[in-house]
Amino acid sequence: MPPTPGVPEGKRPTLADVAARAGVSVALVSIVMRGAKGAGAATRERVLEAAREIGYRPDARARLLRSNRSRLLGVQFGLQQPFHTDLVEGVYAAAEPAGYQIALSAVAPSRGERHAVETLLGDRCEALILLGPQAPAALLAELAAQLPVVSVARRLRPAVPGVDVVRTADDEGARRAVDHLVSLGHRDIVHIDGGRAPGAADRRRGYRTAMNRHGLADRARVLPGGLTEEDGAAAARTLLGDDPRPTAVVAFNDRCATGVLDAFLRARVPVPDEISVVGFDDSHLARLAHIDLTTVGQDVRRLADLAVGRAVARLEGEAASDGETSGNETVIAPHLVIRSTTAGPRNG
Amino acid sequence: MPPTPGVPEGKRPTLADVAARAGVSVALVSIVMRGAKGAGAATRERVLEAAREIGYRPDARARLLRSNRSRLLGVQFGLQQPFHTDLVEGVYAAAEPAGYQIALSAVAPSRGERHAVETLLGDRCEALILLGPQAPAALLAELAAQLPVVSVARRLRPAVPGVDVVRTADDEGARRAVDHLVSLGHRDIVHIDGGRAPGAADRRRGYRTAMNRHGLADRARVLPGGLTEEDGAAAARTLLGDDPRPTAVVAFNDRCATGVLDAFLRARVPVPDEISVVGFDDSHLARLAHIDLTTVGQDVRRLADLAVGRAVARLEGEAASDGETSGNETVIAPHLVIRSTTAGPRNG
DNA sequence: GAAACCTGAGCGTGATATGAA
DNA sequence: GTTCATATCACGCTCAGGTTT
Repeated sequence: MPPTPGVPEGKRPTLADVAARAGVSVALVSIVMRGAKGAGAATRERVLEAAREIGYRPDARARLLRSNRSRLLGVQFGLQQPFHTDLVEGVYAAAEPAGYQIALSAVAPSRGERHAVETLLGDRCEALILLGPQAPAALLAELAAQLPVVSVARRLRPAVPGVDVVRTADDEGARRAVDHLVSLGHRDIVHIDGGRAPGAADRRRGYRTAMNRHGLADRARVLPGGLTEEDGAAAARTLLGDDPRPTAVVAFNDRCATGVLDAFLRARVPVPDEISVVGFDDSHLARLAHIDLTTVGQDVRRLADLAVGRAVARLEGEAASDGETSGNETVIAPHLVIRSTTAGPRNG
Repeated sequence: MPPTPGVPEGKRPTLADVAARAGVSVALVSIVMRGAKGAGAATRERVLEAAREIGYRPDARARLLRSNRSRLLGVQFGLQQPFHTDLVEGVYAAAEPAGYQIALSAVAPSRGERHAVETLLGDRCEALILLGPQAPAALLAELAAQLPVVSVARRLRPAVPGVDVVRTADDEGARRAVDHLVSLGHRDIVHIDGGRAPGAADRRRGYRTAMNRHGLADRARVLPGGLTEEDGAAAARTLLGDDPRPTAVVAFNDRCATGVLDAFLRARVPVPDEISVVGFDDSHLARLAHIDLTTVGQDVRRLADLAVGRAVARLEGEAASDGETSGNETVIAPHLVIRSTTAGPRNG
């Protein structure tokens, strides 16, 4: 690597190097680099030029160390979950205009939530945004005692003090899915659930509520599923053996629904002609032209905005709304996205 | 939040707080926390206990600031690419045993590679691991002048000085796919390519080479594709209009192949009965029971290991092998994973 | 008085030098 | 000499306070 002129070998340039080159004090360079006021236009230009020449780049960590604010939001997410990666994108977009940086920490089979959170804490994040956390409430409470914590898409019952929750009304989402199917003429509607996944309990409940309301309580049926394609496909294969088959399926999420779709297609059971399928999330997957899944949309951008907003509000010293210090819950409405995997039943 | 006893309000505990509580010097606490030698067993225990009591946690940033080594590897990856998220998992697994931390920076539609890299540099990463970077060679060269850079899955021709490349032999992978199909009796084999995506050119070339070798040069046909399901589905729809149709497709990657599969299934063209499909990557997707895609496997774990290994080797001062200071290329062999989307042609 | 600049201190660590048992 | 412990400085930066026009 070619040594940069005027800079000690092997070290990246610092404020001091820029200062020396521009013939000003370190503090002044700091002012210029931050774009703060207190420097003349001419000097400012000279400093910026010097910085450019030697390839100066601010050290984010030193910066954070000095100012007691770090302006860092820690985000925990599942590497393999499209809904999470969609959310991460939204969080980036929401955080940067608000003047916050994002530290990402992934959860994967070989890397648990505990580990992910530890890393974020070590990085001096000011707040934690946890996407669909599975951690026990006690752990969340412990974390909340140290810094603001926002749980996205995971409801906490009972509420955990200090943990804000931002989520979609999962029960309402499931209800809308059922309402839609009933309005198309369906009566035999099955729910393939998400087991213990965040949101699964509410979606199950919403499904049952809606079936009851339509007088279909005795036809309600919940099949164990999960949040992957495999889970959906397995459940669908069970359905294929039924006689008569249900005419519609509400799946836990889009991945699960995709698995259902695929199992049906392979068995030559046309969707939606013989059976309708509804997903949940409106993730990237559902929107793909060749899947084109009717699904319950979560407003990802809004969830991300709210999550960042709650974290920032706590940080800027705003008391939780209602003067309540305990956990706050923000629930946003889902919306049904009708695509091509639903239609009226054959013998409607 | 309940104030921790013995710690200044609103601040997280520091070495000094632990020292005060344990009745020792700050330096000694530092020694204990690092597990370095130079502390008595009894004192060590006392310090650790004090630390536990007040909830002390080392400040990663201050730590990095002080030691001129940061032991941080910056990883740039595509949020929506399963192959990348698989790789990230491997990188985590490889880095931590080697004593390095990972800083993640995502690339998304709203967040370009430039931005992603800037963040990593600001975090004082010691080296950059770029997954499938699309950045121009000039930019990579510029980065490599500052710190070790490893490009994963993106070949650089001509080699860029200072940039190490770790990749799968894409051409060989495509050749193996074709060989497999030919051995099954196929002759009309189409390639749906990846356009300008990393690896696409080599896969195209490998496909053509193999077709030539089998004396099928005049049947070779490359359709423009891409790296998403939509791209694959679009290309597949083109094929559906052909008469006669090809009997086999080699897709650029698994996502693309999945799109192809889906388009065929929708058109009631049975796979593999009427047409065989081969993917590339052996990503999570391909392994799902209901997709069960024959594909060219990239050894993700090995790629990740090598990428981390190259970065670490550069950092630990090892000269590049062969005494060459310029970019080094490590190419690993792909392997064919035969699943259920390939079979002999009908009129074989 | 304001604008432009500088000095000095300190953020939480790690490393070295030095001293005491 | 070895083991344990401390004092002191430095890392790169920001900020409060001072000095000069």
